[in-house]
Amino acid sequence: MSGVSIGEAARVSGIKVPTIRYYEQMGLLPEPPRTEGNRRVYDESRLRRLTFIRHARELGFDIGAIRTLLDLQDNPGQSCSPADSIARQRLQDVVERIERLKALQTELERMIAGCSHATIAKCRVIEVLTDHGQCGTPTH
Amino acid sequence: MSGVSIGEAARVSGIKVPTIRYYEQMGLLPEPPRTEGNRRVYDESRLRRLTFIRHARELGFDIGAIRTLLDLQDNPGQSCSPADSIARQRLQDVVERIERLKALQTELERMIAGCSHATIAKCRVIEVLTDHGQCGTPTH
DNA sequence: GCTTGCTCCTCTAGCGACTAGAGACTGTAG
DNA sequence: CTACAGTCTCTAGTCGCTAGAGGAGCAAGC
Repeated sequence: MSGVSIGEAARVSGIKVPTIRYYEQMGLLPEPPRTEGNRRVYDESRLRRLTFIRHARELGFDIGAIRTLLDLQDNPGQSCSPADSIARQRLQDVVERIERLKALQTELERMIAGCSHATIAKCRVIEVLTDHGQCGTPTH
Repeated sequence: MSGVSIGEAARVSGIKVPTIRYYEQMGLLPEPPRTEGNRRVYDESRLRRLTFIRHARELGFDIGAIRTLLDLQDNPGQSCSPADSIARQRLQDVVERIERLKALQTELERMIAGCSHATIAKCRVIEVLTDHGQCGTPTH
């Protein structure tokens, strides 16, 4: 019966030890068996599940979405359209975020470019924040 | 002596009432005077400060950064280089975030495009999450 | 004067996804 | 045998709010 400790699982999966315990608590990972000394033992399937979770987190899926995706994975006969729709929602969110961040980038660049590096009294950064009418995107 | 209620201040500044109280608690806003009935009264300078805070938050500056920016604003004789550097840091952060989100976008699009809308057993979304070797950016 | 209904007050607790730390135990290498 | 790394559980903290409880102030209508 092979199986590894939580520390080894952390190394393999790239998820920190306390975070693994946290995922267990959140119900993403079934409670693993323990050694006589009460230590968690992770088998291959658990390690795969951990890796799945890490990838999903890296793609920005939240715990709820991951729970659903894992449930789907556990029942492979079902239609994949829920998984598809979760991924699409996530994509839309990412696209929107990029849009917003690009607008911020533009505004920050304008702010910084206008700064003459003198005193605060003349600082463009402070000025723009004080009087937003001076900013490039008056929509917000 | 003109001055407005917290509700009016919220309307004018675009910051919600509890959030204004929260900012006061966090030390971004000096404690305003009160009416006999113990209600906060906001004058012009406080309203301007609130607007400053809102703009800064919209640009993604965190509370600590805003505290510094406000301190600088309160002492306009100083060099503006700390303000400049806060803004530059923020810009760098935004640029990095955009980069990461774009990579996510690409990967999510690939995932979704590959999905044949059949069952989970054949779902590309689940597959990619399970076996990350299939993903386009093997760097993470 | 009295009621209705809105705004305001303080205080505490919750969100999400961890992270940090305390204090105790286990397991292993020298 | 001792040192020390790893693990255990539990609680509390992070950030920037947000929600709710339970109470008080205040203006308008009757």
